[in-house]
Amino acid sequence: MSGRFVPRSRKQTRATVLESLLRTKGAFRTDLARETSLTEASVSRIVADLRTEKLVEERKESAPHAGGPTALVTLSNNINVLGIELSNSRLSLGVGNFGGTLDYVERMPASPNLDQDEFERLFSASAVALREWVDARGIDLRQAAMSIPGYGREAGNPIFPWDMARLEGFLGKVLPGLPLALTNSVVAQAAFNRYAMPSTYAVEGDHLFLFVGHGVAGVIVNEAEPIDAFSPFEMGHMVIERDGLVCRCGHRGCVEAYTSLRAVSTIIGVPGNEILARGDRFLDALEVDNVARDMLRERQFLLGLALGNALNLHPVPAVVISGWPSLTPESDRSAIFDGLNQSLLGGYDEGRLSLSFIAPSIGNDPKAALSYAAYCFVSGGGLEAASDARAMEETA
Amino acid sequence: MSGRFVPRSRKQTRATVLESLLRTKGAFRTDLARETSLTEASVSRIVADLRTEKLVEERKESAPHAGGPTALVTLSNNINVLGIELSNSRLSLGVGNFGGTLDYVERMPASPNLDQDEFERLFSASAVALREWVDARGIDLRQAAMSIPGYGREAGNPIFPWDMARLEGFLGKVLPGLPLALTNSVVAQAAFNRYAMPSTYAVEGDHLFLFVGHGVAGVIVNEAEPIDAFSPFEMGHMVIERDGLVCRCGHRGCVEAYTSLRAVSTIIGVPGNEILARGDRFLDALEVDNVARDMLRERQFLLGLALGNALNLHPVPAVVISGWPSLTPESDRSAIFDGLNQSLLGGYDEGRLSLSFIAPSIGNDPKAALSYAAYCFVSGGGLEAASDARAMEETA
DNA sequence: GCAGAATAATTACACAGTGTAAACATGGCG
DNA sequence: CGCCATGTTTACACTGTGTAATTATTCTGC
Repeated sequence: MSGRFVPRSRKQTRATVLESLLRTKGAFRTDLARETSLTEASVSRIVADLRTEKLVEERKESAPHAGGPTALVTLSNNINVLGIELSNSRLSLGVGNFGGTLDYVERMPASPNLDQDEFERLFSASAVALREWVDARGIDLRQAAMSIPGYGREAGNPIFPWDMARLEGFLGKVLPGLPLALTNSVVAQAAFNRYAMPSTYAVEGDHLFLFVGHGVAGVIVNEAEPIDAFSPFEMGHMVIERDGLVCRCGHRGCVEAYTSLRAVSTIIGVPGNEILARGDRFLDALEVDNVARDMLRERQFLLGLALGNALNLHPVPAVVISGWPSLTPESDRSAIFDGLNQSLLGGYDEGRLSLSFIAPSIGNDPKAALSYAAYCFVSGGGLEAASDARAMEETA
Repeated sequence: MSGRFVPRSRKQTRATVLESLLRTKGAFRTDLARETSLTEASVSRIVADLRTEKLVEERKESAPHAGGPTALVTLSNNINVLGIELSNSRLSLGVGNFGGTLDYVERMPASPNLDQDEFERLFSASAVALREWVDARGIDLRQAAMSIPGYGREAGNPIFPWDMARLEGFLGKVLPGLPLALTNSVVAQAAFNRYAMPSTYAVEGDHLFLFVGHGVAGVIVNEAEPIDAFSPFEMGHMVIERDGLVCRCGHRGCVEAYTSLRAVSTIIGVPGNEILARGDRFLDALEVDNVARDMLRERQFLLGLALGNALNLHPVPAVVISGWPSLTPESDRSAIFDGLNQSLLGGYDEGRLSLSFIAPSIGNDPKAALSYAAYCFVSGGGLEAASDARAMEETA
């Protein structure tokens, strides 16, 4: 009841408020105060600050009942961010604002083995065009983010074995003065689902977002800590079958060797990117034989087994799976639950673990990187790089 | 350089300072300021506060050079905490202070199947004796902690399937007004090694403390965040062999089924508690045959495999293993590294992962629970329960 | 012994960010 | 048109911080 003084830094409170706005696409002050655990007085001050900086806007909107809130606070659509997305088939970049629009986009085909020299050549040309577009409209880019499959491993990236220091240096030179964040594609996917597709993504609270694509990786999305909300979760290289199938990582029996898009495409004889492109009911349309179908069930069983193992180590009340398993018929998908039942302590129990499936989003690159860029901007409190750098020094 | 205002709550700063003192067994103010990232001014104020509350003491101790520090700050030995430790073979309780002494101890044999009724009977009697002892000396207990094997799982404790709410209620009644913390035995072990045995425990920075006993479980010890430093890490029920050995959890192929003390004792035909009691070179003394020895190597291989899997999910730069593998000859122990090599991404690399072994501590119960109680007291900032409760309300 | 050097420890001060409570604003309803 | 219910802002007191000046302590060299 007492509610005494609990200090937080200016950057942190601003970040909390902005993240809430990004997630909810606008909120009344009262709701903001509740979501951020601040008093209305504090929200008032922060919103006033943000408004003078033109980071947020207020739109008149009155509630149906007497004395309701008067103005809806939303993020300003004048803030623009840049997203760069690298995938196995193409490189794309785009500019967008917090409204979720993609105002500028360029997509270039790229090989899965795109090397760093080639990337720099490709991107340099694009950057010139981008700069022109931006300058012509007087747009002020505030944050850039690039998502890369396999990014973030200590041991180096097995998919794109690039030199990250060189990449940062290069982008820093080509995009001078623009704060840059690199991240794993899965993290960007999670950000996209959280911020750009809140409707299809009904999960509340802490959960694991697991993406089964070329790799098998996930993110722990921590709703309780609205900022620093994404921590990576590498599941693809858990060995579940000793002396099993060879994986591209060099080991044998990894989850990825069994359940990646590549493994599945071998089973059904369809190129990986086509599976996702066909979307819903990709199995039905294919008339796969029963042998292949049984194998797919088996693979999903293994996925469930590995997921159970992972959840034993890191318990989470909900899991959202995106990727090809979301496209299989529910009767086949049940193999995942069978697998869970053989590893998850106490077995699978609807009350303790909510498991849901969302269709993998395809062809909307670079919206994921864009969402992540928005998150990065917001989690920095929307402060200028200069004051941000000072903040870094403080903690050092 | 600038070092601006970075607010923290009073409780948190106090906790940071106290934890540092608990870990270092006393420090000069200058060192304290460095360790806690506070200015000497702040340390001065906090230490002054703590001293008036008689939580810390200062002992004159001059440095060898001119103008050195004058007084060593240590935790007051007047603060007493209570530790209760339940193991497979006995129930023990003891009172100690921050000096690491165990001033009162009672140990009762208990079966691995000790049920909650019996526990309450046993403990009620002990509590009376304890209360007398405490009252006779005018000792003011500040915190109690009880460690229980298998504690902390959502799905319930498979080893001691007690009702935790009932346990808390019972202890709250028997030990009125005494803050109580329940925890897993492994967490207590980690606290013991961190606070009571800093000499044998040369690991710096974040690491995983893995205990291989009746269960296989660990704790992530986070040195960077001095408070809230222990987060549980359940590895024992990772399924590494489909349709493998039956585990007491009901599943098949769990790590625990292969590498627990129970599994090992079956292999070599010696009761589990005796293995640890024999200590060093338990294999040599036993003259186990080559078949058994190979099996033990195999089991350690599996442990390494599982550990690699776990580290892929949750990378940590160092691992400390305590338990029977610490007692095997180094040539056999190398199987752990072989296992790691088959699962850890990038393989085992001395530069990226430091793996060390410490002997399992045996027969010093309830010192582990005592260490954990000290940690709990300290991480609450040494504040009275009343103000602590208020702090809880704030965050709620 | 005693001045001086070197460092530690304390204190005065300004500042930032908070919550409380009071004042002010807004819109629906009788 | 005034009342009421609620949202929003503002005045104020408070806490914990860092900076910088001040005071304390101990060793060194003579």
